[in-house]
Amino acid sequence: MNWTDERVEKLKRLWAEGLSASQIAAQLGGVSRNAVIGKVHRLNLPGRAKAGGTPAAARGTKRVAAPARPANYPARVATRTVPRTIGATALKEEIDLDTVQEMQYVPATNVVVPISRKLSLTDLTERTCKWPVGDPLKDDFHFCGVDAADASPYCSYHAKLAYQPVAERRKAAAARA
DNA sequence: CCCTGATTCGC
DNA sequence: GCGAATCAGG
Repeated sequence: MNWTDERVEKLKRLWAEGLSASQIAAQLGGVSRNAVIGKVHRLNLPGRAKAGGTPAAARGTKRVAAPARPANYPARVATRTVPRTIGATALKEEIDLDTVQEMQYVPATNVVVPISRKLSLTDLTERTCKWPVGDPLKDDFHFCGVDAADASPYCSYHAKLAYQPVAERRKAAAARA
């Protein structure tokens, strides 16, 4: 990947916003966090006050773990978790995601997604739908982001796609065997 | 072990 | 200029 003016601008903006190098790398795509850090140096951008510390921008907002990847989705390029998850909340999220993994996942390819707030990974919160949209390797990849009900990791629309009735799954399994 | 940025150095 | 390897730290 090459550092086009556009990508450099995005890098500058995200770095100024306080995103970590790995998060920026994930959003730019096709580069490692090392590449980002290296570029930051070469651009003589101001470094972080102290290494290893939490960036100011990330400290204020509650963030959640990234959703488990559906079986037919390619692996994400870089990081799959976001820092600053609050203790009890993090545990709750993990339980929810485990449940999701046991369910049969319906690919979103042949489905029309009605609305989307087009959130990137770092914009996800506890109450946003974490249904992935598009190819994680491409630039326009995002998450649904519509308000999710209660403890669900998905909005009501995507929850219906994610969770299939047990009877349905039994039928599918039987047909396969 | 997860993560963070910083630096070095072969390419 | 680029970025992987490495370092130093939380």
